[in-house]
Amino acid sequence: MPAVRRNSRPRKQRHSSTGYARGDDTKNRLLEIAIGVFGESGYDGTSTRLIASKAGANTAALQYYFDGKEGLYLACAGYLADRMLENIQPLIAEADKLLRESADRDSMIDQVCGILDRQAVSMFGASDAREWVLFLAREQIGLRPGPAFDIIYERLTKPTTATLVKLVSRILDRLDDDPQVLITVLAIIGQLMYFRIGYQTALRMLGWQDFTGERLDHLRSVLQQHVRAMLAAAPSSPS
Amino acid sequence: MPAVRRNSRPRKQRHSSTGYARGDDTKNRLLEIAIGVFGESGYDGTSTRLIASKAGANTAALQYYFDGKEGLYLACAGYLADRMLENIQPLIAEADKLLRESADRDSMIDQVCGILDRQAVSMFGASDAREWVLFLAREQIGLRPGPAFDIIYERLTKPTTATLVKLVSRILDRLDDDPQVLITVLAIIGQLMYFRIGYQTALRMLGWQDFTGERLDHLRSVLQQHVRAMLAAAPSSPS
DNA sequence: GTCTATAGTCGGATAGAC
DNA sequence: GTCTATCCGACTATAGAC
Repeated sequence: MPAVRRNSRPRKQRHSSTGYARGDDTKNRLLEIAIGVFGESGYDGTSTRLIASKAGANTAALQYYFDGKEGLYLACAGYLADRMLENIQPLIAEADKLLRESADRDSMIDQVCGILDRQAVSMFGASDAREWVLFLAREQIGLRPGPAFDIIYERLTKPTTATLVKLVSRILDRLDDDPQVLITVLAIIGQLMYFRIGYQTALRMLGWQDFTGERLDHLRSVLQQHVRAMLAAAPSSPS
Repeated sequence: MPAVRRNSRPRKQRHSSTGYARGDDTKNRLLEIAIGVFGESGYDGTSTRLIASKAGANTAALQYYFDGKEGLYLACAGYLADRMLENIQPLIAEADKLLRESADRDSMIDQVCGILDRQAVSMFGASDAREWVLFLAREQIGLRPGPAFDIIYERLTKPTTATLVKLVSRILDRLDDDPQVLITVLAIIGQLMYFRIGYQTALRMLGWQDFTGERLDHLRSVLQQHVRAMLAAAPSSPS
């Protein structure tokens, strides 16, 4: 602990005369900071004291707004799911349009690549999204589902993958619930996710410092090639 | 906690008259149980009390053998890395033989598939390996490397992937250190790893209860198709 | 080498002033 | 709504008997 850091809490006035929106302000700040800390250190590795101090609040506030650590964690899951869904909503809508119009195979393949690519960019590009994906990953990793997992699955994973599944089932000319289709979708997602989950491994193998600029572009292009290769597979065994 | 479980600690005699191997016995039991618990709950979520009691020992023993929780964790990483390396050693050796003999493209592709498939089987099949992979995943997920990560990377990841990289670089007819090659190797690994890391997500999407029997076979076959598709890609841009 | 008992620390939650 | 002060439980690590 180098510096003393007294009274340095982020200022948070901005209410003209009524106590306007002071509460929501701290509440959201708490939420966003909590996602970052939980993502970085996991549920057990995170202390409510740290979250509170980073947000310029105290642990009592956390209790007041979220009814404790567990409640805060669940609120984080919901907030994160909604925000991430908003982020890809445009692409989902576009894909659904293609599906309604019975577009050709190639545009559907392009669309799958587009969705993946958008995810890649926001995973490595945006400042927040880095820890957000870690939060997701940590929640999925558990052997048993847990309440936060359910929230994320229902509000984010299910709607997102549903569209991907429909696209891929058309592309491979198979039924929606064919395991081949589902496994392919999971593999496409996993291929990308691993670069975030195995972040250190990937960087060390590649001898890179981070995934930015040209290096990110390179990654994106290779992953796209893979997706196209996977989806080009001739539907040999109709199962 | 249903039953009382007094004096039920796993018996561990077996020393004829000298105090032969009593210590090593508890030490190894501690180690193996610790990997499971750490894998399941993560470092922070794990209490040394639980490990000790599961191993039929006490926290003092843990201090004695491993110099505390941190030491135990590092010992787990080393143990796990060595054991997993032993497990794939035969396939690595076989691959190196192919490389020395400058085998044809198809056999090298088969070999990559073989290595992946072996990993898939041991990840989902064997009793231990389930939590072992979680241990690996949790260690990789961190934003900063940590000492256990280094151990795993040097003793397991590096030797394993080195062979895969050589195979893939030959298959794609590129240099060893071409990012395209490395990214492809990581994607191949990631594709599989995600089914363990996103275990719950995968099961729920597929509507499965577990990955066993026919379902595992199906998964293996689809993943193999993907690898073949990825590697079949014509080396268009020689970069 | 193995155990029990305990010291010392930290984190989550609560009470109650403002 | 926001804060300080405090309680209490859980955890790691240690001391010392056997």
